[in-house]
Amino acid sequence: MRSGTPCRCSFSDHLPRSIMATSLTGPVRVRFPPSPTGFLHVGGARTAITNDLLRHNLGGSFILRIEDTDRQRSDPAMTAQIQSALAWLGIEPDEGPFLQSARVNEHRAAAQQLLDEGKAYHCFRTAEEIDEKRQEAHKRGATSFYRGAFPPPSADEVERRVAAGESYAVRFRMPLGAMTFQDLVRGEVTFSEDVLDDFIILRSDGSPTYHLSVVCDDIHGRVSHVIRGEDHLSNVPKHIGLFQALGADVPTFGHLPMIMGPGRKRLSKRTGAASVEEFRDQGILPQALYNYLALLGWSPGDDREVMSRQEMIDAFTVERLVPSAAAFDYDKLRWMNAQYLSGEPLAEILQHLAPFLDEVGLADVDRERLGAAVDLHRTRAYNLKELATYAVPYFSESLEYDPDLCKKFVKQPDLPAQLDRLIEGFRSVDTFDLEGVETVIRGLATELDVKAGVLIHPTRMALTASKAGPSLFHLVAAMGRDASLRHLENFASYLRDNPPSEEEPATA
RNA sequence: GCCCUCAUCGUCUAGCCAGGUUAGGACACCAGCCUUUCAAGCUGGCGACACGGGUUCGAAUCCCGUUGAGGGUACCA
Repeated sequence: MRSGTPCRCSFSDHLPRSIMATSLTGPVRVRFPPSPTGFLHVGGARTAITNDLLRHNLGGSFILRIEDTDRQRSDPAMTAQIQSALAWLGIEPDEGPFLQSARVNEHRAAAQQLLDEGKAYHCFRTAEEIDEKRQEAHKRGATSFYRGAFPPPSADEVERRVAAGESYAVRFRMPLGAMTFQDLVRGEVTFSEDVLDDFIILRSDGSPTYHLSVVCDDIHGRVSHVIRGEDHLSNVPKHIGLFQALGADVPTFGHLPMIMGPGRKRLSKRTGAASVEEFRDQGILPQALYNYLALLGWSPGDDREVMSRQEMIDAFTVERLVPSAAAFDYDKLRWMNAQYLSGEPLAEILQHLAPFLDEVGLADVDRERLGAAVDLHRTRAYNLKELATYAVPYFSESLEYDPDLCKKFVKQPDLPAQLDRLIEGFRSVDTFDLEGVETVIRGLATELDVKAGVLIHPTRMALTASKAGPSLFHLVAAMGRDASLRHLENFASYLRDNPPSEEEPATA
């Protein structure tokens, strides 16, 4: 399918109106309109990513619009929050952010225009009488009811009641006939006439409703593609009605499935993390999150999974968008993050690692040694938080040894003396590099007539307070002579302070 | 209730539109290799066409139905 641009729609009142992309001219313009009511949710992020991919693949513009018409729930601080989340993901809007609230006058004017043209009418009905009819309709199994139950007031009545100061809402006169349109991810979708109804576009307090505002702003922004969540699918007839009534081209629609949590539950903080910010704070790389989210509901068609931004852009097509809802898989994101952690340029990793180094007190340490340490540990870290902690022993004065992990070393009475010999060796070796270090350790092992492992394992424990980690020779070389000696000495005295006890009681 | 949408391994997906595959890949899980440990990496294993009808020589693929799931049904967005 071609990804078209705005389309002119034609319809008759009797036949189903078929809304198709008929005009492929005009620039591609997409938009992302979050509400500033909270952090950027992964569902929103996926929508933004899909729009981002589409605009770059087709060469168009990305408009950021803040849907802040719900004053109660909107918080200006969240706008900045969302912007920074998008920037972190590497999504740069070409235009905006525009505040929807800035254009309420235009929205009202549009409502007035529709009123003047007879495409909308005054609604004086009370919530109670509308509710009553709604219940009735519900019982009958009907969805729409308003249009049938309440004929629009006459011009005289309107004049009289408005003059009397009665408040009213403005209701859009939904065109008759079924509504059929082409959705980029779902194909042809039809809503029959009897589920379509007249709806409010201006509240009795004069504020525009969501439907009016989006359509006005999409027209104003000359939006060509409306790519959004499936929760908006059933709004399409309303929006198409409005686009047409306002004399505008109808954009091409595409509705992305919702993202589910593990176990098909709703995705929430409880199930792990739900906002971009949370993932960032957990030490997920933006490249990894972008890549993972892009693949949640889209695939390039071949077996590629770890893809650069450019590769994704080049491979992107709307026809490969998946129509079924996906469950978020934290394990796979974790794996993806590990892929980026070991694959990205070291400088890139270091840059994103900075805030996490800060947290563990390594804000201003020697860059070179830090780089060596990070490079050595990156293949075994799943997130930046973890990676930062791996760097700690390289700079700390002393380490805390877990008695549980050290049990087996404590049981070796010769060990402290052996470590002393190793310390000597490290002290006197000319070049403290990979080769020099290995020579010392292996040489000493031969001298002592023990396997190299007898020295290697306690040394790893001494230097990192951990029983597992990178190749020891690399570890020692990266850590450098000073820190290595310091930890070795500390560990030797730790062992001497905790001599092997005579058969400890079984209960501890 | 009514409307819309969706349905392949536990999860993400390829294959479907243009019926014929040992139904492919990835995560997770298991085993082996590698190895000074742990990862990584490599090799292998496990594991799916929701169900029922039709059409057809032949159906994951086309049609109908059922079931299940998600969304909507506002003077919320």
